[in-house]
Amino acid sequence: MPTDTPTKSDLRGISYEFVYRLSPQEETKMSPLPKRYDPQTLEPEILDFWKRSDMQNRTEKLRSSGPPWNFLEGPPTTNGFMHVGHGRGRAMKDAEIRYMTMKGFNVWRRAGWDMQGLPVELEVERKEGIAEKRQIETTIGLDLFVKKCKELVDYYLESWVNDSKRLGLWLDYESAYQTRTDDYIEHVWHFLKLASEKKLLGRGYRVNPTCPRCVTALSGHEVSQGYKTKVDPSIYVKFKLIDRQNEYLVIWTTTPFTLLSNEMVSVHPDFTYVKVQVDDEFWWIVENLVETVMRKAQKTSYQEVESLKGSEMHGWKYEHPFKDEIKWHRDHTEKFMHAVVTGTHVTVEDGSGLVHTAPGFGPDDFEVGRKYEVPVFCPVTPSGLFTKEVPMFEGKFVFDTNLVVPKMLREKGLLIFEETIEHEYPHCWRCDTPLLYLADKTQWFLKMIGVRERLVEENNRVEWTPEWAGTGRFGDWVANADDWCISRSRVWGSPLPVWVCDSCKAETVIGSRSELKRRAVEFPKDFEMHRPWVDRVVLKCEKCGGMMHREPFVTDCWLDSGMAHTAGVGYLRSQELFKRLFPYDFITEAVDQSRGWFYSLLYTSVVMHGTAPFKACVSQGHVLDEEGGKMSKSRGNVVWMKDALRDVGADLFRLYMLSKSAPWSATNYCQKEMEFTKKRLDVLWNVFLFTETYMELDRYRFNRQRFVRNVETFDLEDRWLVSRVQNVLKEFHSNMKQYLYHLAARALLDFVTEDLSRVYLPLVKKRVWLESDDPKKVMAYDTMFYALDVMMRCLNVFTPFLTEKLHKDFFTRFCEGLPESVNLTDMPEPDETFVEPDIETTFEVLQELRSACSYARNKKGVKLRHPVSRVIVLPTSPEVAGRIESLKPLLRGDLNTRDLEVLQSGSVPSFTRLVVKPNYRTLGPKFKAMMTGLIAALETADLTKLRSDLQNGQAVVTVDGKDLTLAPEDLDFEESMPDNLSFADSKIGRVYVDTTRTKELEAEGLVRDVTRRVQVMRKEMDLNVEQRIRLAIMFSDKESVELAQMFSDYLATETRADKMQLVGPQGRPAWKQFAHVKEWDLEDLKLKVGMSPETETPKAAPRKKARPAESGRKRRSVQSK
RNA sequence: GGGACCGUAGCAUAGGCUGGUUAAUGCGACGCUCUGAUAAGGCGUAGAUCGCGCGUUCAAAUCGCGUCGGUCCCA
Repeated sequence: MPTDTPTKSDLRGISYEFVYRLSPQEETKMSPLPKRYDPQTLEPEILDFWKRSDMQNRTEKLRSSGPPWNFLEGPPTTNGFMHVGHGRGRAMKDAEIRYMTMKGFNVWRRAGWDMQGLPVELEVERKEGIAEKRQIETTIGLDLFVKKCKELVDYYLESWVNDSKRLGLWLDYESAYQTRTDDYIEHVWHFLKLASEKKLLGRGYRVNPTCPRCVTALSGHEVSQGYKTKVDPSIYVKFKLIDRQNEYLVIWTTTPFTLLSNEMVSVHPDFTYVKVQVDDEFWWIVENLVETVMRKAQKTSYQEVESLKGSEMHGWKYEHPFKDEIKWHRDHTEKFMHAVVTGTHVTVEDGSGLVHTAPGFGPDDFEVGRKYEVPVFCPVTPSGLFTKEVPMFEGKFVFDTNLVVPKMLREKGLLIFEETIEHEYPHCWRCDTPLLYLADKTQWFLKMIGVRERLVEENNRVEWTPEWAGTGRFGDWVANADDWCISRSRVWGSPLPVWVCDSCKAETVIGSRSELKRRAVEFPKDFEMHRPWVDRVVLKCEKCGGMMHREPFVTDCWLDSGMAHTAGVGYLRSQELFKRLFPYDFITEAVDQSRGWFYSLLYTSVVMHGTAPFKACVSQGHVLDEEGGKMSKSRGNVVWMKDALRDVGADLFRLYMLSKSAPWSATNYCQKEMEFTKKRLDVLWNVFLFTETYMELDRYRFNRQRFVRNVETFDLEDRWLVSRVQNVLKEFHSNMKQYLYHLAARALLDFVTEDLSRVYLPLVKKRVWLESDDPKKVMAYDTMFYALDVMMRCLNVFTPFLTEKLHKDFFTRFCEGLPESVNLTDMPEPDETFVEPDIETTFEVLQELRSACSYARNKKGVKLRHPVSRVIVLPTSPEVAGRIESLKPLLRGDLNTRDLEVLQSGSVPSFTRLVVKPNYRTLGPKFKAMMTGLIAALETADLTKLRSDLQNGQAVVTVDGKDLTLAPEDLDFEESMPDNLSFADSKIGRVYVDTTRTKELEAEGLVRDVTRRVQVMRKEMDLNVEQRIRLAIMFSDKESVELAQMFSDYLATETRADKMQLVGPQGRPAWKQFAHVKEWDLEDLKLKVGMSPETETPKAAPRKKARPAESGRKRRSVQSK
C-alpha cells in the first residue's frame, strides 16, 4: 500500500518533542486572536502597547550602535490639516524608516515643522476680520497679530502630531525642529550674511502682480484664483521706423497706458514678416495676420512688397510715440532701446505678430528687457497712479488713461484701429480690482551667477527616483533658474536681516542675535526674532554714524525649510551633530517640492557647505480624487487624514497607498478599492487563525535550530514553501532598495495569498489533522511558523499595527525567546542554502496539472469531492514527466484520483484514436483513378506515422504497388477518445480524467457528500474542532445505506462521531433526542441528519491520548485504496 | 503660453527603455465547484479598435510628430 507518511525511523532518529508548558487555565483559552481582523480595535490597542512599553525609543536604543542612516524630514506646513496626500508621503517615510531600522541602521529621524508664511497670515486675517494687510497695524497691531499666528500654528501642530502618530509614523517628535523659533531663524540670518559676503545677496527688480486698491503684491497662487472676464480697449498702433522711408511697425495692445513705458517691439525669429504697402505707407506685419489687420483697418487695397524672417528685423530702431511728452524716452540711448528684438514668446493668435514690450509692466516684457539690457521704466506708484515722470498724467489712475492714450495716438496719426474686446484678466481675489503688473526694484534676491554650475553638478550626484524627476524636470529647471526672490512684504516670517542707514543709505547684513545686540543703539528686553520686535532695533551706521533701520521684509518661507539641513540640527550651537549627519541619506516629498524644498535645500547647502544636502530623493506623485481630479478645498473633494484613519485605519491606508502604484505616480484615492486590500489582509488573518488552531491544540513550539537542522528532510511542499520564502525575500529587498514600495508590498501579499493560502495550506491540511504526534505535523508547523515569521517582519514596514499584534499574540506564544516587539527583530535576509529551484519548477507543474484537471472535471461536471478512477497525463517532455512522477503521492490526494498515469511524452495514448479525413479537393486531381485504393489504404495505414511524416513535409502511401506522395494539406487528422474520458490542455501537456463510475467510487463520493453536510451542521452548532458527537443519518433509499456503510469508518472519523446510526427510509431514529436535526437534498437522494455533542468526553484531554494514533493513517488509506 | 509625467476591459495595475504569435494580472459580473482557517479558495465564460490622428517600419500598446483629456511645475 503506498503511503506518503514515513515512520519516525525514516527521519534519521530526529526526535520531535512537543513542549507542554501551558497551565490548565491557559489551556481552556483557545484563541487569543480575534475571529475577525478588525483594524479599528486592533490599532488603538497597539498604539497603547507602544506607548506603555516605550517601544519607539527602545527600537532606537537597540540600533544606537548600528551604522548611521540619516533621514531628513521635509517639514509639513502647520497650516491646515493633514490630508491623504500628505498621508501617502508619510507612509512612505515610515516604511523606509522601519525598514532601515530593522536592517540594523541607527536611523536619524527628527521631525520638523514649517510654521511661518503667507497662508498662516491669511487665515488669521480671515479669522480676525481683517480685510487686507494694511489694516493689521490699524486694527489689532503687529504684536497681537503675530501672537494669533503662533496660536494658529500651535493648533495645527497638535493635529499634525496626533495624525502622524496615529498613522504609525515613528519620527522623533520630542526634538522636532520648528522654523519659527529664534534659534532656527538665526540660522537663516547666518546663511544670508554668508550669501551676502559671497556677493549672492542683493537687490533686484521683480515684476509683481499688484492690487492697486489693496496696495499689495499677490502671489502666483492668489492670481490664479482671480481670473475674470474684463472689457478692454484693443488698439493697433504704428511705430515709425528710423532710417526707413515711410515704414512702420504695427503693434497691438489691450492696455494702452503701458505704451507710455514701451521700450521694445518683440518679433518671433522664425516667423515670416511682410512689408505691406498701404496707400503711400509701408506697414510691417506678420504674414499670417495681414488679412485680419487689413480688414480691421478697413483697407481693401494693399500690396505685400517684401518679406523676411523675424530674425532679420533684429535691431531695427523706431521712434517712441510719446518721445516728445516723456523725457525718459529722450534721455536713453541703449542699443536695443526702442528697437526690434526677437523672442520665442511671440504668437500669431491675435494682434499683429509684433509685440509691444514694456519691461516695467509685464513679467515677459521684464525678461526681454533684462536679456537685451534695456532699463526698466515704471512711472507708476503701487496704488496705480502715474508719477511726475509722465507729466501729462501725473496723479492719474492708470486704467483711467486707457481711453486718453488712443485719442492722443489718433491725433499723432499713429492709431490704425480701435475696438473693445472681452478677455480673461486677473483680478484681486479679495476686492475684485483688476491687477497691475508692476516692476518693483526694492526686492531682495539670492543670485544664480557663480553658483548655477555647482548646483547642476551637485544635483547630478543625487540618486533620484524616478530618474527623470531629478534630471529632466528638476535638473533642467536648476540649469535655467532665475535669481531667487526671497523678500516678502509680510509679517509672519523670518525677518530679512538687512539694516539701511537713514542718511548715507549704507546697507548691512546681520548674521546673529549677538551681532545685532552688539551693534544696536538700543536693544529691547522682550526681543524676539520676529516683527515687530526686530523692527524696533536701531543700529548705528559704521560709515557715517547715522541711524539704521531694518528693511521691512520677511523672507520666503522656502528659505526657512531649505535651511533644515543645518538649522534642523542646531548647527550654530554645536556642529557635532551636523558633522555626523550631513549629507543626509534620504529625503522624500511630493513632486511639487521640486521648485520648493528640493531647490531651497540644494541652493542653501551648496552655498553654505559646497555639496548637495541629500544623497537620495524620492519624488512622490500626488493623490487625486476618485475620478483623477485635483483635490482642493474649493472643490470640496479633499479627503482629510483624520477621516481616513477613522474610516479605514492606518494599516489599510498605508498598505493601499503604497501597494497601489509606483511612488512617483499620481494616484486616485478611492476608499472602495481599499476593501480589496482589506480582503487580502483578511486572508492573511485567516491563515493565522488556521495555524493557531492546530498549533494551540498540539502545544506546538517553534525552535529555530531544530528547523534549520532538519528542513532538508521535510516534505516536498515544505521545502517548496521555504524556497519560495527566499525568493520572495530577494524580491522584497531588491525592490525596497530601489524605493519600489509597490512592488515590495505586492511580493509579500502575493506570497501570503497565493503560495501560502492557496497552495501550501490545502496541501498540508491532512497533516495537521493527524491526531497523533506525527513528525510530519511538526514539519508543517515549523514550515508555517518560519514562513509567517519571515513575511511578517517584512510586512511590518507596511502594516506595523497588524504585524505587531501578530507578533505579540501569535509568534511569541509559539516561540520562546522572541523580543517583545516585531520592531526589535532583525529584517530577515534570504538564505541561499534553502533555495531549491528544482522543487519550485516542479510546483509550477503541480499548479498546471491542478488547473487542467479541474477544467477536465468541470467539463464533465464531475465534482472534485467525487473520486475518479484515474488521471492520465501526456506530458510535453520527459523532464515534466519526471516531475509529475515525483509528485505522485501528493497528487493522488490532491486530484482525488485512485490512480495517476504518466505517459511517455510524445506518445499517442492507446485510448485515443486518430481519425483521418482525406481532402478530396486536393487529392482528387492528383490521383484520380487511384482514389478508391488510396482511401482503402488510409483506413489501414499507421496514422501516427503518417501524421508525423506529413508534419515533416510529406508522406508516402503505397497503393497497388505504387508509391503515392502526399502533401500536408492532403489529409486532416482528428483525435477521438472514449466517452468516459475528459481532457484539458495545459502548458505541461494534455491531462485526461477517467470519469468511469464504479460502486466503490460512488460510495466514497456519497460518503464525502454526507460528511460535508455533517460538517456544515457541526459548524452551525459552533462545535469545537475536538468535540465528539452522536450521529444519526437516514437515507431516502436502501442502496445508499449500503454504500455509506462501505465507508462508515471514514465518516465517523471525519465527523468525530463516537456513535453513529445509518438507516434506510424505514428507519426511525429518535430524532427528538438530537440537539440539531436537518434534512438535506442531494440531487435525487434525500438525507435526514441528527446530531448531539457527546457530553461525557473530557474536554481538555490531550489530543493524542484521546485518539488512537492510527486514526489519521486510517483515513489516508481510504483515499489511496 | 512653456515644460514634465500620465491615458491599456466596468475598476485598478503590468507590459513600453530593447517594436515581433492570441496584450498579462487582480477586483467586479456570470456559470460551475471546493471548504472544520476563510466575509476566503479553485475551474471556466464574457469583457480592450492599448485616448484619438498621422508618420516610421515587413510589423506599433511599444518609436516619432500632432491632438484631446488629467495632474504637476513654471509664466
